[in-house]
Amino acid sequence: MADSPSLDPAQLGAYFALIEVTSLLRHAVEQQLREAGDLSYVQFQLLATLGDAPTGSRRMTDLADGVVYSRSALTYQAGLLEKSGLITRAPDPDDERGTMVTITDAGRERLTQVFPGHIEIVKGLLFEPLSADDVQTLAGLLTPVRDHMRATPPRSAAPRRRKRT
Amino acid sequence: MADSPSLDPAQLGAYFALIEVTSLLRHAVEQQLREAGDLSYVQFQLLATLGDAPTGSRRMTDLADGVVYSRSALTYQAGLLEKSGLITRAPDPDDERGTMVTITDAGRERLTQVFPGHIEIVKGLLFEPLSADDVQTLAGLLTPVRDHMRATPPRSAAPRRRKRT
DNA sequence: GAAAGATGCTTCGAATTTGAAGCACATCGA
DNA sequence: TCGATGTGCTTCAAATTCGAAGCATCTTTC
Repeated sequence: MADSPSLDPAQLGAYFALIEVTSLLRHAVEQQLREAGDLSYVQFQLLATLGDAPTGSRRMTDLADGVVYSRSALTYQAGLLEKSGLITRAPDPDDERGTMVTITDAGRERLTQVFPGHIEIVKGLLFEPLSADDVQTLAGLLTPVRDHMRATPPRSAAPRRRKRT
Repeated sequence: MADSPSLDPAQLGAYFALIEVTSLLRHAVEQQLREAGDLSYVQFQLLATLGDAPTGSRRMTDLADGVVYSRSALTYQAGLLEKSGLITRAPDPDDERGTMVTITDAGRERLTQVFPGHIEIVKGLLFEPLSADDVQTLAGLLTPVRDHMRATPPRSAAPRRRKRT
């Protein structure tokens, strides 16, 4: 039977605060990135992900998964970034189907150009009201959640839907 | 001035986890809402916000701010929701410029229709790895951040582009 | 080793989002 | 009261997003 599930007040508060905080933070960051380096948030995420990779390269799919993005949107953005000279695309030697995306020097430059302001925003908005301990705690809480979400059937597991009889 | 700011590892971890958790959660919820009630996340947020209001009504701008949305996008979505009969729009008696948006019975019905599944997802993904205490802690950390962000120069410090002299 | 099925990416069309510009009403100051 | 400016919402064109369909390349399976 439908046992009408619910969230207790603390859960509701946490959930709403989470959504709201992220939305507000994202808007602020988006604006900063646009002004400081003419980048959208997604573009920044892509560059940052690439810059973080040891080789500076990733496959398209890995990028999309990392950023939680549709593949077609990624193709579009990769096209823009390539046209801007911030990344390059080349077929993956190991798998001719795949495309290896690599950040260019210009891409890294853009990152360093935008980073200080970015961090400024994150610090000023997100971390301002939090102590060092708070931050530790927050990370300690969210990391397991992240891992849990990553482990749980991503989004290809909706086939268990059965029609009601 | 340029003190080359940076984030310590814990801050970085918290920041990334926050972004990632929210993205993943949002994707999952989005899918559920679409299946259960043919609603986008934004539409759900709008309905939920209205349903939460004592009178079931809000002004457009308040809605946009609550959901962190551009006004034009809100106009578009309100148009869709109105056409679906989930809300109504009427001029604000107190301020003829303003538009009062009100949730309809059908809108409330739709909410109750999607709510159980929504909560199910949030519980299963977000709260599964968290104890009751954890949730309390999380809410206790995020709420001040939310308030801080709301207090800090809103999202558009330049609501109306004013000519520089 | 070839057909059948997966997988990785792009292309395509439709829906959505956005900022700028526009319109209507409100408010302020002389 | 009038004119100048501010505010609330909508309209508009352009950019971005997504899912479905299409291609090319692997991987099974017999």
